[in-house]
Amino acid sequence: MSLAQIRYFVAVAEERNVGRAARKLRIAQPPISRQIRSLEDELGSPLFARTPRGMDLLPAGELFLDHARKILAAVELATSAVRRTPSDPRDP
Amino acid sequence: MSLAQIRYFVAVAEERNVGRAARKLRIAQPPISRQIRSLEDELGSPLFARTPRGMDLLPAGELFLDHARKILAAVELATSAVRRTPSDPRDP
DNA sequence: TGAGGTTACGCCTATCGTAATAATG
DNA sequence: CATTATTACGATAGGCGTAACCTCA
Repeated sequence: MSLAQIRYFVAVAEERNVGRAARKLRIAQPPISRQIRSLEDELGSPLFARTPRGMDLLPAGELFLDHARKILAAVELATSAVRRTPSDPRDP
Repeated sequence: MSLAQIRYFVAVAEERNVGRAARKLRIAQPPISRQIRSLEDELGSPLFARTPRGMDLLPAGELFLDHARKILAAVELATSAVRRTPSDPRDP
């Protein structure tokens, strides 16, 4: 599992559509489609139901979405916390 | 920032030594050394003081260690939560 | 047949490991 | 001089984009 996969997943879950998620993230659709499938494989259960209209979150997906947002928030927090605490006061 | 970088960082912080962290993670030292530096570059401040005996956590490193553990715990939790909730009851 | 997701395929970057190099008490 | 971290460098794997393909109402 990678942070990119988690970000792609959240985008698709929010847009309920791979194409819109791709435009939002400014990358092409196939990478997102592949990474979502890879994530599902790793987790051992599908997160979305594929429909002709887009992607519908399954219960497992709803559950993972909650955790995914927490992971990304923790990463943001870690980053900003360290950026606010330089080792050398002259550095920034 | 990647989850691998965070795992490498935690291992070095715990071992206070790149070589021991490498053996623990079963990879070579250089990848760890490089990823730690890359992480420090991205965060904009050093996390360790390099000594001839190993690596000493700086204050920024102590701070980041706390966050890093939370991120990894959140990833573990997300994984196990989904693994316990198969979409298909027959799946396991 | 149209909207959307997926597969195939080639390129390019990132990461690894081995070996050589530097730094320091 | 022994221990530890780093740099150089070649090989490999993983990720992206374009283009072609599939699926379903």
